[in-house]
This record gives sequence, C-alpha cells and structure tokens, in this order.
Amino acid sequence: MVSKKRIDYGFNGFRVPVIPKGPRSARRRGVFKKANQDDEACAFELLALAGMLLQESESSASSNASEGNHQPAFGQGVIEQEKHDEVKPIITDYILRGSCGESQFRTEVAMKNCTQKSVLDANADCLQGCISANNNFDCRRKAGADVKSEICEWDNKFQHYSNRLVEAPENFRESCDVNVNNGFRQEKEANSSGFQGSNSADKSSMKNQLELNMSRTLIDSNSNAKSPLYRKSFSIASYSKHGNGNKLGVRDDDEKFLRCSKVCTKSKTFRSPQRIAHRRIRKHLFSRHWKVAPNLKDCELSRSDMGAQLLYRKRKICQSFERSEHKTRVKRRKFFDRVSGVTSDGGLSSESVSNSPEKGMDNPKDPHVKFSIKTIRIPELYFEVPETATIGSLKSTIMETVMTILGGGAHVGVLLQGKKVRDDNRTLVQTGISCKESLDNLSFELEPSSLLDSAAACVGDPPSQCETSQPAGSPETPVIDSEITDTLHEPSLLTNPGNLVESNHDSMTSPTDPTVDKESLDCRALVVVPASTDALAVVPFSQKSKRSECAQRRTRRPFSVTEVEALVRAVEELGTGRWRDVKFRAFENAEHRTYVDLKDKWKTLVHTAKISPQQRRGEPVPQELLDRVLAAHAYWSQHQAKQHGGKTLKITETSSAETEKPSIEAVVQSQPVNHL
DNA sequence: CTTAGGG
DNA sequence: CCCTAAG
Repeated sequence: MVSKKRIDYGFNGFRVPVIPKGPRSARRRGVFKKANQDDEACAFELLALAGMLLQESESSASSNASEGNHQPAFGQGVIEQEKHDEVKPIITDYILRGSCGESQFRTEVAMKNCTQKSVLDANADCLQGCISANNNFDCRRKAGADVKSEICEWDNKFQHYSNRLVEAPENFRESCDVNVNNGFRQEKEANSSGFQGSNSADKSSMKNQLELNMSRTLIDSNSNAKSPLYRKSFSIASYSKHGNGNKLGVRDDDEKFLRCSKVCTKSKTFRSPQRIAHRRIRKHLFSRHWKVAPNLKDCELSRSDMGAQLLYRKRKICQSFERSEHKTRVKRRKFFDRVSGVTSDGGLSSESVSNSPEKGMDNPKDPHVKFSIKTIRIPELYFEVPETATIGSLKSTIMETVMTILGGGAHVGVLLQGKKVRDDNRTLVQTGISCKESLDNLSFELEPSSLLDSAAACVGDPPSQCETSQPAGSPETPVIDSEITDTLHEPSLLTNPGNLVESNHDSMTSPTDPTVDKESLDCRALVVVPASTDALAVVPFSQKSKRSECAQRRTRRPFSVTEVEALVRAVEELGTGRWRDVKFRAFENAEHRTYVDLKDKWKTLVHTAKISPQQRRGEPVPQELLDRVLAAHAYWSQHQAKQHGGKTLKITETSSAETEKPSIEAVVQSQPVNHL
C-alpha cells in the first residue's frame, strides 16, 4: 500500500537539504517582501521558494555527490529498507536560508547519532523558519527532541522508514509558526511551483510534497481573523522517497552548526559591520508576534503538551536565535536596582540587600562588623514553563538553575555604595566597612565566576567578535591591524601635514586601554552561563517587558579618551553628518562602534563640552579635546559639511573660533583606532 | 543603509 | 544606547 504518512519532524517550516546559497539568494528572489501584504501570496511564495531551494540543492547534490558515498537521508525521513539493519550513525542536517524583508532565516534539522537500526529515540535538533503574521519569517530552534521511526510502505517496491519527532515538553525548546490569515490549499500549487524532482530519471529522484496544514493555534473560536489569537499556520514539508539525491551533510553536527551560523554572519563586506546585520536580524526577531503552531498531526504523543507550547514567546526566540549563533548559550542578566521592592516573586528575581545597622559594632577591642543579609542580589533569571508543567517540575527547574549558577562557580560580590569592591585582600576597615553608615551602603550580589568568563565574553555577539576578549591586537587580526596602523598613519602625516594640527596623535595606539579591562570585568558580572540552561528548559519569562527583554542592551562601553580623540579628529576632517565615513575612517576596526554610536558620542561630546567640568561624568575628557569639539561643532554646523570629503576643518588653537579652511585633501588618511 | 533626533 | 522616521 502506498503510505501517505507524512514524515514530519514536528516542526512547521520546510526542510530542505543544505542549500548552497546564502540568505541573499532568497532575498533577491524578492520573496517575503515586507511590502507583501497578501498572506496567501506570501505563503505561496514561500512554497515556491522552498521548491526552488530544493531544486537547487538537488541539482547541486547530483553534481557533487559521489555515488557510493551516499548517506541515508534520515532527516529526510526515509531510508531504504535494505539498510535497515545497518548500524550506522547518521547525522544529517537541513538548512534553509532565506530572508523576509530584512530578516534572514534558516531552517535546520540535525539528527544526531541515529542508527538505522535503532532509530527510535534518536535526537534531533532543528531550527525553524517562521513567518509571523505580517509575513515576516523567523526561526526558532528545537533541540533534543526524540525521534521516532517506523517502517512504512511507500509503494509496492520499497519500504522505508519514516521519522518524526516526538517531543516531550521539556525538549521542545523552540518552535516556529507560520502565520497566515487565510489558508489555502496547496499541493497543486506546490507541485506547479517546481517542486517535482528534477532528475526523475533517477530512481532516487526526489518526491517532494508540500503540505499546507491549517491549524488554529489558539482557542479563540470566534475566528476573528484580526485577533492575534486567531492564527492559522501552515507547514511545509518535503521529503524524498529515497535518501538519495539529497545532498545531506553528514557531519559533526555541532561543528557544522556553528559553521553554518558563521556563514550567515561572517560575510563581511566593506560596509557591513556584521554586527549591524546581526542586530537587525535580532531586532526583527524580537519584534514579531510569536506563537507556536505545532504540527499536531504528527505529534500525537505530545499533542496535549503542545497547547502549552503556544505560550512560548518571543523572548524565547531571542534566545533561540542567539543560540543558533553560538552553541554555547550565554545570557545576560540584569540586576534589579537593589532598592527596588520587587523582591517577592519567587525569591529569585531580585532582592535587595539590607543590613541591620541597629546591630552595632564598635567594639574597641576587636571591632566586629555585624550585619544581616536579608537578601542577596542575584542575576535576574527568567523562566518560562508550560502551563501544564507541574509544580514539582517548576521547583526542580528553578532549583537546578540556581544550583547551576552556584555550582558553576558563582561568587559573591561585595558592593559598597553600589560600587564593587574588587580587592579581596583589603580588610573591611580598609575598605571602609566599619561604621554604621558604611553598612547601610553595603550590599552583596551573586555573580558568575571567572569560570564563565570565556562564554560570558561572547554574549550576544557573533563568534567572531568576542568583544571583551578581543581588544585591538586580537589574535584574529593582529598583524593586519598593526600594518594598517603603520601604513595609514604615516601617509596621513605626509599627505596632510598642514591639515592636521596634530595633537597627541600618537597616543591612540595603546591597544590596552584600561577601560577595556574594566568593561570586561563588569560585563562578566552581568552574565551567567546558560550551559545547563538548555537542559533545564529555563526560558525567558516576562513578556510584559517588551523588547527590552529580548534585544538585550549592548554592554555599555564608555568611549576612551583615545577614541574620543579619534572621533574628534575624524569629525574635524569630515564634518558632522557623515558618520559612516567617520566610522570607517577612525573606527573601522572597532566593531562595537557603529556610526550611530559615533554620532551619539559626538552629540554627548558637544554637550559635555558645554557644561561645566563639575557636571561631567565618567572618564574626564581633556579640555583640549572638548575645545576642539566645540570648534568643530561650530564650524560644521555652519558649513554644512555634507558634500564630498573635500573639506577639512582645520583648527589652529584651543580657541573655539572657527577657523575655516577648506582643505585640499579629498581623502585624508587618518589613523584608525585599532583597539578596544 | 544612513542620518538626524528624541528618548 | 536604543528606537525610528525620513530620505
């Protein structure tokens, strides 16, 4: 009999083999244009895209794959009968990349350590693509779901395995949902959109099917299409009759996973600070409505649990996205203001430290400082569990998380007047903890230990840019950096001897800015490693706090004087209003400084320069620089910079007088800031 | 994608 | 620093 059983891994989204082209490929196709308001059309495009991708990958496979080398396409859901008894580890993955508007997406399925013989209970990870209600596509990740396999007949000749994910709630890490307001039927369209295998001659030709499953994801039976509660979803699944014909990567999944991730963000064009793209994606991800639309049909076992999954929220997506960026998850945690009375919830979220000054000390002989700690601040944790979860599981989840943090090497931080006391060797007296007053200002917090540093350092950033651990001459580009510095520096002086009223031009090469270290330390304290988070199903909880929860604020990185110097010089030369140029001139190697940052910094610099020194905060900026800021600001605000880089401001003295001298240079090579 | 500004 | 409207 012909089995019509669909092999679906329980995720909505399409599964296709690794495709050769990156996100832009799909983008160019014009799919998922933001402008496309027609859900049906969008969905159709989605199908079409899937078809194209499949064809691409298939043709690519047929041209690249070596015959004998074929790996059973487990992920594809079907393998051949004759290999039934083979015990062969199978790892396959599917990756789909595309874009929706400005977002990019990728779908990936990774099956680990499956054997053809004992495929039951294999594990699978997958990323899912998703289109939100407004036609945006996004992805989430599911990890470690069980895979059930069974034999089914495909036709008269062959028997195959079909696999599906059987998800336990705990395993259901993330999921995706394609929301469309109007469902429409499918298969024909699917086929007509080029889904038919191209090499049908081959017995292993793909036999793809698309299914568009409409399912209501929420209880709102009023079918109010406009209600956010009423959504339909469709899933697209494709699979082949045989594993053959599919170019499936058999790989070390983790590694590949990472590599793939990199591919997406690594591509770096001249003006593409990866992070910008990264952030944009993130921004997109975090700003959409999320809902889980599990494929109930294929997940009988977990059906009941699925309902609970509907509650998954975007906060989680954020994580999933980032998780897709790094295998190791890292979460940043905010600390509640210690005075905030938000202490009550579960005792985990925040607390305030208080001491009991009433208990005096001042024992002349052996002075003791007595105090009590009512609460200790710990990083804010977010939890999200299915409504159907038991209290017991909730407890254990929390407990495990806490234990993880503690066991992970967390240590206590001491804060006096809100400032961390880092020197462990100082005595209380030396530190100023002795009198009643000082106790009032004493507080404690839990912070991740240095064990977590390595991971913590990478929080929120693509693998390639571990900001904190990667100052100037980072191992990544040590040589190049210095070269650039040297080559650029010199010429700039030669070509523009007159234009640059050199101040401490040279001071900006010190790769080790003290502030950097300071930053990394602070950053460290804000981060907790998640490593176990994954397994603990600890997920973000408060969706009330909108995006702030998701798109975590970048760690603050005060501009060093060196940077300010560079900025000032660049602006002097380029003027305001050309922040992108400024960026590339003076901060090209400072990944974490975007032109917006520079613009903002200039804004604050101007402000700083105008206020009295007493009102200024942070690392003091030399007055000389501030004067130049004012001068440049005055100059450029009058000379509407813009235009070509032709003009260069030349400031002679500290006077704020605007000495305008249109420079000769169109291109002034100035020295970029290479560190930080 | 960049700018310009407000928050 | 973030967010966004505009261009």
